[in-house]
Amino acid sequence: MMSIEPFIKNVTNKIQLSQEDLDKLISAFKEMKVARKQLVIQPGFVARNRMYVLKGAFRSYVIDEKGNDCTIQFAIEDWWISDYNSYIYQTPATQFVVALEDSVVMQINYQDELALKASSHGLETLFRMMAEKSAAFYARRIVSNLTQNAEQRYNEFIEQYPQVAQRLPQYALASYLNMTREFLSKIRHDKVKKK
Amino acid sequence: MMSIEPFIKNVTNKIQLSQEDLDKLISAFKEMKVARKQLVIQPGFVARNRMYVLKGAFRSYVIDEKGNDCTIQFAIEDWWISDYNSYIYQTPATQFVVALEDSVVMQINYQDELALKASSHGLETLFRMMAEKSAAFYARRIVSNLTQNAEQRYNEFIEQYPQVAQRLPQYALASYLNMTREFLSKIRHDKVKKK
DNA sequence: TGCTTTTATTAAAGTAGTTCATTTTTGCCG
DNA sequence: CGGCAAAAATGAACTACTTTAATAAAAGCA
Repeated sequence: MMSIEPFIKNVTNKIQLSQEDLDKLISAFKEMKVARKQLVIQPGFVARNRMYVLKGAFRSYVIDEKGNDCTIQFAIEDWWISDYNSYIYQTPATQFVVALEDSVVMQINYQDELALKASSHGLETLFRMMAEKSAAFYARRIVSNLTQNAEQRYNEFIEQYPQVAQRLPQYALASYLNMTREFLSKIRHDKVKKK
Repeated sequence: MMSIEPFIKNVTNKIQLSQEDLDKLISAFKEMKVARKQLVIQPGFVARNRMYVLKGAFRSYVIDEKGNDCTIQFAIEDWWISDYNSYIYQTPATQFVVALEDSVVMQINYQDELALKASSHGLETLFRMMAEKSAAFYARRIVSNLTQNAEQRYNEFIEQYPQVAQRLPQYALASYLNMTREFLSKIRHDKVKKK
């Protein structure tokens, strides 16, 4: 068993829960090991779980009609991941979620989450804050995509998430930033030359 | 005064509130008229309010460093609008929100919303569901931007929001779809010819 | 440790979408 | 209703990014 301290910090940084609520929350989450390359969510199957990453790294992506691999999201330690639409609305997933490394997650299933939210105002608040944070994060990404070119998006990512960037295959970062792996390679090459 | 029936429906379709909660909610919102071209949120000022559109149409946008006008969101009747990051975190806005037509909104300010959420589990649930819906909506837009080309994004919008598309200036729709007004014009031209 | 597969680099040719400049159409306000 | 400013259309030149293809480097695993 891993230490779940980071998980508790993640929660208590958002809101101060009663001991009872915290205990309920913790016991609703199950620890799970995930091997590298293992899928935890697949298109066509409802995303039953929301996952908190204790250790490792994940990537969610879709395959578009031309067969391109498009990265939706990354998650390393202390991040949350699922297929948002599939989980929230309990509809078939459209995304893959795959482990990039051997990982350990804490996961909760939708029914248990519903019960937690219904049972306690404080836990409802916690999930409200998590949803707001997700929405705000996605909104910033949309603005970034509308206002910046490929090189600027790359620079922004490197600056904001240097530790994430280092652990990712470059093709995954390229597809997250909405460009080809070849073009990202060129951007990096040009950047070295400028120095 | 306009009928606030649509507002009540919007809320009660999400969750069944007690009469007391519903009354509290309604009295926290203020009706406001907004003239065409009037700004309700501006960069540099904290977005104090979250708005529900009773009548009219709004657009939120930013100006990027090249001076391009980039549309973040539209809102017509029965939609919500604000600068999401600015409102949720009460930080200076980066977006403009402007009325495209003479409009009427119901607005709540951040402090009152906080008080509502704190005072009632049911109201907390309501705002949690709104945040989840926003996040899910943004997530779909990100996927759409990653996986579709300009023409596909246009077709998708027309299909999903035909009534919205008709009320918007075309340059605003173009900038929402991440393309130039000229290119949108070409797409529409080509589409007519195909028939 | 070496072999195989995956990932990254490079460069040339191609294209989706932009830019710029002009003309036409629309719709708002007096 | 008529005049004017804003919006839409058009087309030609341009460019940011993609595609294709071939090579090099790195990483996983037997």
